[in-house]
Formats: sequence, structure tokens, C-alpha cells
Amino acid sequence: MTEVKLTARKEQALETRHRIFEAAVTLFDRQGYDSVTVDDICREVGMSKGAFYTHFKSKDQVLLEEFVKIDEHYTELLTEIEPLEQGVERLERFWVSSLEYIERMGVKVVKVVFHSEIGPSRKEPYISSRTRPVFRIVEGLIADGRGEYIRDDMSSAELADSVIACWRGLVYEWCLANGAFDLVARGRPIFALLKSGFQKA
Amino acid sequence: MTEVKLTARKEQALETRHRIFEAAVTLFDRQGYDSVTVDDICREVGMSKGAFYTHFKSKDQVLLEEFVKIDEHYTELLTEIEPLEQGVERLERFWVSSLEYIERMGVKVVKVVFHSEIGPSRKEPYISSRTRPVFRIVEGLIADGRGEYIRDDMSSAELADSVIACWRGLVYEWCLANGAFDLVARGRPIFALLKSGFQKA
DNA sequence: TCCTTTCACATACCAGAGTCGGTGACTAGA
DNA sequence: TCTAGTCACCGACTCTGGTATGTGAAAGGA
Repeated sequence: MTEVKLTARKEQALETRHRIFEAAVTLFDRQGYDSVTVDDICREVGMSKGAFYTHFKSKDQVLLEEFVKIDEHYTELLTEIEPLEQGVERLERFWVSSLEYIERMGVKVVKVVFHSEIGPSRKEPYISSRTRPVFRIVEGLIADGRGEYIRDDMSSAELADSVIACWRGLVYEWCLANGAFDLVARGRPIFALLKSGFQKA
Repeated sequence: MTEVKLTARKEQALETRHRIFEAAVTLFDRQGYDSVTVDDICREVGMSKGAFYTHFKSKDQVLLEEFVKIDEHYTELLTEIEPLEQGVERLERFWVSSLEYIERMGVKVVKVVFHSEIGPSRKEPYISSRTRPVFRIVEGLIADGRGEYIRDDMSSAELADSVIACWRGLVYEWCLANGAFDLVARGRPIFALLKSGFQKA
């Protein structure tokens, strides 16, 4: 994929970055995100704080990196779904599958991301950046499902935004509850509501 | 309401607490929450940090106090709504009115609350505490609206949870966007979806 | 090969939230 | 009124995320 146009130095840097990442995630996993300090991570890797901050903008950005993979998952998921069902069933499949993915990722990671995303001094928020695939994908799934079925007093974009907002509310709730309920199960009635709401009156 | 069974000392304490609160809110308003330090607040009130922390658990708890008033608003709102419309219209009224209230409160406050609520070391989350009036109220509104109208494959509690989750998703989104869109307007299509979803099939 | 620029990494430091062991004025019980 | 205990308030301190400034080695152009 990426070609080997790396100088020895860049390669070394990438290696370091990866070591920091691994160490951080391991420590987070063992002791919990909050009780791991950046200094802990550096000590573990045997490197200075400066090194850490040349590779990551902040402590939470490490976990954001883990979270971001969800977008790849979405894209894969789409190619998997596309040839299969029709209309709103696709969206439902997408809904469930994304929630499963979130659940697999674990509350701790998701919580940190949702927390830092809404925090102060966030120059470029990730979750809500309109360039993310999710928006296109969900809108696409809805647009495809149009025909007789879907109500025509709302645009696909509007519907997509609504669905995504509800999805996030659900996940936010799940974080507040520290993952104490089954995300997919709790998501089912919500989607059911939205789904019926999609129909023409 | 509360009786005067206060010793001089307790009264003094309450007074101090109030002074801290006022000063804090004023400063937050003037300089923005993040750039106001706890020391700033203390300096303004002419008191020590220790005083601040005997009255408030943390910096954000000051704003939580402001936010909490929403529950009183909810209760008032209910008595206002109850004699009026019927069924789902009530819920819609409640939905819109609560969003208006949030909007009036301002993003800054709401953002801090939503941020700190999902943060670490939150022993007793406020927003999602099941003892809050919202849950009872929304569930009640839904239960009242039953009859021929509302679908019977979901309990009122389940429906209420779903509505509330979506509501929070919307508000969370609004915070991410730093209040850049009209909350009520954006909430309308979401409620429309939920509303249609409420109907029997 | 030399010389400039870049950049991975180091170190000392800062700011700001929250803590902790006092202290003295007030309360309450006898 | 005496006394024991409480608690509002103090302020120095800690802890930690993040920054500013350096430095030496690698890159790369001539």
C-alpha cells in the first residue's frame, strides 16, 4: 500500500511512534486511562516526554487513533452490505453492525473519545467532522432506499443527520452508564422508531 | 420554603457559597469558562482556594448547579402542558420547550456539563441519574398518549428512554458544533421521525 | 565533501485543578 | 459558663498535562 519511500529516519520515527502507541494502550488497559500519566508511558517506552508529544498531540489522541479505525470498518461494511438487502434493511444492518463495533471497542476507549471531543480547546473535532465517511454512507443508504417507501418531506441529508444524532445519543448514554447495558439491544427500539418514522404517512 | 433553622454560621456559609457562585458565573460569562482559573474566582471573592472547595466539589460543579435548574423548569412545564393538548402533542410541546430552554442556557454552560458528565472520576453522574424528573415526566406523557394511537409493541419506559437518548444526541451534537445551528430547528425533523414511529403500524 | 536545514528526541519548566494538615471562631451539651 | 467538638476557611503543596527551548544527528542540495 504505502511505498517504501521512507528514509531511515522516518522509519525510525514510525517505529518509535508505534512503540509509544503500544505501550500506552497496554498501560491504559492495565491501569485504566486516567491513572496512567504521560510520564508513565514515557518511562515504559524509555523515552522523554518530548518524544511523546512529537508523535501525539495529546494523551487522548492515542485512543482517538484506535477509534478512528471505525471509519475503515464502515467502508468495508458498506461493500459488504451493498449487494445484499434493499432499502432500509441496509441501514438497519449498518446501524446494528456499527453498534457492535463500538461495543467491541469497549467503553473505556469510546468514553475517552466522546469526552475529549466535547472538551475545550478542540481545534479540529474528529467525530463531527463532515468529511468523515459516515455521513456520505448513511445518506447514500437512505437515498438508495427511496422509492415509494421513504417519506418525501425530508431530504436524505436531513434524515441522515437525524439518524446519526440519535446514534450518538445512544452511544453517549452508554458511556454515561459505563457500558452497563447492551448497546445493540438498547439500540433496537430506537432504530425501530426511526424506521417506522421513515415511511410515508 | 426552607425554614430558617440555620445557625449564624450555616447562614454565613450559604452566603459565602452564593458569593462564590455569583463571582464564578460572572467571570465565566466575561472571560469564558476555560480561561477562568479557580484562583481567579477566589481572588474575586477575596477568599482562599480551600473555601471554594468546601462549597463546590469541582470547578464544573458550579455550572452544573446552573444546569440543574432545568429540572424545575420541566416540572413547571408539565403543569403548564397537562391541561392543554392531548397525547403526543404534549410530548412534542415538551420536546420543543426543553430545547428552547437549553438554547437559552447557552452552549457554554451545556458544553461544560456534557463534558464533565462523561469525564473520569464521576462518582454520581447527574444527567443520567434515574431519579431525575425527566424520566418520569416523559414516560408519563407517553403513557397518557396511549390509546388507539401509540404502538403497543414497546413499553412506555422503553419509548421514553429512546426519546431521551435521541434528545441527548441532538444536544451533544449541538455542543460539538459550538451551538452553530438552531437547536429547535434541528430537533424538529428528529421529533417528526420519532412521532411517526410512535404510531401503530 | 561541505554546509545548511530539518526534525526526532531531551530537558527544564509552567499553569492550573485539586488536596491536605492546620487554625480559630462558632456551636452545643452539661 | 465552661468545654469539647465541629467546620468554614486558609494556603502551601502535589500532581499532571502540556510547552518552550535546545541539540545532535541525519538529509539533501551544490
